[in-house]
Amino acid sequence: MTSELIDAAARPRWSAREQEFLTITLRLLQEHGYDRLTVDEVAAEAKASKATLYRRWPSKTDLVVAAFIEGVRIQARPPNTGSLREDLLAIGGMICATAGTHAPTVRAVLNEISRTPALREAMQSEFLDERHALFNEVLEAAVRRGEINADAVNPELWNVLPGYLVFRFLLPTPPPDAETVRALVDEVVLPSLTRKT
Amino acid sequence: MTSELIDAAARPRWSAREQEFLTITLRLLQEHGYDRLTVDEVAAEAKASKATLYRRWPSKTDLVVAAFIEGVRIQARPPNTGSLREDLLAIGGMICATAGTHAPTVRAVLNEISRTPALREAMQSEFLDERHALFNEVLEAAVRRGEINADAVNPELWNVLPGYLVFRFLLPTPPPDAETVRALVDEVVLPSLTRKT
Amino acid sequence: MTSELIDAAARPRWSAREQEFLTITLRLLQEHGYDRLTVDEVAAEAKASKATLYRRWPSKTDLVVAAFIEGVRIQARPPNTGSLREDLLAIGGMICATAGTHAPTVRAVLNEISRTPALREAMQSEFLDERHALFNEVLEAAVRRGEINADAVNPELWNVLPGYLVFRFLLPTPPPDAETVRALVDEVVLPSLTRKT
Amino acid sequence: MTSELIDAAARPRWSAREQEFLTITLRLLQEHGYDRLTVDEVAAEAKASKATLYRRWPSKTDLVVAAFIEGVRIQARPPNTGSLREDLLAIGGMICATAGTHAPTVRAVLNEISRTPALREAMQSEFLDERHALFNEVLEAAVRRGEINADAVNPELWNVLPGYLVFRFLLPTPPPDAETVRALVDEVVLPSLTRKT
DNA sequence: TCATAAGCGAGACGGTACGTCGTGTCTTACG
DNA sequence: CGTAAGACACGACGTACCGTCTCGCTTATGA
Repeated sequence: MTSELIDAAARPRWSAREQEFLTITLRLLQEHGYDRLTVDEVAAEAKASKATLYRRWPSKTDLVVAAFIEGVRIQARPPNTGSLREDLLAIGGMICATAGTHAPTVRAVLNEISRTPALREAMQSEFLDERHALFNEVLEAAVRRGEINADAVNPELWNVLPGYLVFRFLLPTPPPDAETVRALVDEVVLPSLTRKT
Repeated sequence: MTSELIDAAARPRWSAREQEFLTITLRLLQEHGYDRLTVDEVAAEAKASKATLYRRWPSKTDLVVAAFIEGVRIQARPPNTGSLREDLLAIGGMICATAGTHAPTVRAVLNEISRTPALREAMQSEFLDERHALFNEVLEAAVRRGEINADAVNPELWNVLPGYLVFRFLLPTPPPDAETVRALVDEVVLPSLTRKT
Repeated sequence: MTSELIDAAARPRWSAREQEFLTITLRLLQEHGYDRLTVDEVAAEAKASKATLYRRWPSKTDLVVAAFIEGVRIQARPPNTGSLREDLLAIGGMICATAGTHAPTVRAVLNEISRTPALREAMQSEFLDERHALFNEVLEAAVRRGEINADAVNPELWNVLPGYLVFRFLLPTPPPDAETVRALVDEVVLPSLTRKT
Repeated sequence: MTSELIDAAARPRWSAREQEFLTITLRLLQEHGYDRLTVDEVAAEAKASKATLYRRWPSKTDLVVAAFIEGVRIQARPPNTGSLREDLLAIGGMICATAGTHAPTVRAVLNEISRTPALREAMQSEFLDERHALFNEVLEAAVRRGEINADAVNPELWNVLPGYLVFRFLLPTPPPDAETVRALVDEVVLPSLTRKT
């Protein structure tokens, strides 16, 4: 599974020109949000034709989703600090670092996701599965180290940590910070994982 | 605080006609999603003029947000079952019941929220604050009953339960069900609230 | 026929308040033209309700036509200078004096006239007939004085003088002036009326 | 001058597609009048987008004026029958033939003309100047043939014939017919042109 | 002197057209 | 042959205006 991740990350999914399109898309997305982003603007900034963009991504939505997935792909590395608490804090910090800039993108992608099942699957396979695998690694390592009990890990709840953090980023309230992450790890996630079943 | 909530809920924020607009908007939103919803369609279904809608809500976005806020307002009642666990399960069930139908709306509203601060504030004061108050009541009652310790409640993390559930509804994965709620309450929230500090 | 004219002019067709509406309408018409004139603006300037206007004139067009007819009514007096040439020059001067300010109104009224037959009849009976009568008087007086021959007057062509002048006012070319009127009378109308048949 | 006219007429001012737009506009204009004509309808009949129309003519008014100018352009050919009387009768007949169908258009165009100077100039250069040139040719030919005296032609009054006829078409009275034209030529225009100065 | 009605201001309303803008398709010309 | 440039059909947005309507307030009359 690890090798797949590496492969997936290493494989040149997009050419340099395509990367440029996605980068511009991502930037404009963060600046204007989904609705205010226009394909014409992306094309103009890239000095490309709209047809060139549509040849690769059949709709604005596809373009945006691809840009999002590309934008968050890089961070998907297991921290492997040797301690569950440190691993969780590292993951939380990583999420905070990226979700802050990508919040408009995430909002847009979530909004578009309700439309086409294809997009749902793309999101599932290209983003969530990777995250799930990353988390599994961290938790399995903790089990191997004896820090937690294997049956304390509920597969339905693996994403409480990232889920809550992302939720917080989507809200209009002040975004979570390092202290939020610490509290979440120490007062929620670890108590849950180390509870007596 | 309870009286404020009741007042806020009882106060006729919108006239009957306006309520009708919001109801139609909400229904069409659930049916088509944000982008496929057209103001013309809302007007036609309400046998109203577009100008009438735009007089109240200066843009499609404002209309949708108002519809959302109105649509979720009703559920904001503390369950008060006498047991913290039951209260939390009730709240979780409530969220599952409403978030399922409102998921497209929530996605749309979140997406639009990144645009204008005014919208942010509306979301904050008209939606989140009410939820916070509701949660506070439940937790304070539990403290009074001695079920939990007052300092186990971290004010930054009060919304882990609703936050995670909503997050799950936004995802393309299968939505949370009663078992998810139970697991979340028993294996995450309660261990956190009853942990030894 | 003369008495009818006098009666028509003397009869208080409109109350003082209604006159005020018509005056404002006429002014705004000259300022903005027909399309840019809004009933709301007339109502606002008159500090009246739109309903009050619509109670009297069932449509914007009726209001405008009434204003126009009222605006040009006053000038409909035979000059009676004792000389055909002087009479014609007087009429021409009169037309120049009024058509200049009323050009936008005339344009508007003509445009609207193609729509409803009712308006056509109003224009015919309330405006053209009066002008025709005025002209007849002048020409008959000239016949009586022996200046022209009765059969030189073609009833189809009685309005060449006003017609050409009005036409000129409708055009974007510089409007006719006193010299134009003189040339028209001396070089066209009089040669026609005094030609050998 | 003749060559200029021919050039102007031959020059493809509008593409075939644009001509189609103008033709449809002209037809709908004659059917419904200016106000009842909608840009949407023109676009629908032409299976075109509104944006396509607005790209060429920035407003409904511009579209209508262009359609009018195009619609009357074709007829601007000197008759050249060899006799002044026949030439005038031919021109008069031409005007009657076209002004009848174009009356609503002319009314609309005149009405809109009072708005923007640009429109005024377009009307002047693209329509009136051509007519003036045509008339000059006819009259100069008559002078060359010795039918009339050069100084009997007042340049201010060149358009009495078309002006009066158009005026008559604008009125709600029955439109001029062949007999009207004959009377106008024989009893007004020719007496004026052949008078002793 | 008070009440009941008629008229008016203010302005919301349904409807409809305008003019703008964005998406996704398509054509043209260039390298 | 792929691409930049951009025209195009479609359709929604948000605005403006017309003509209708309702709501209060005022005024003018009847008890």
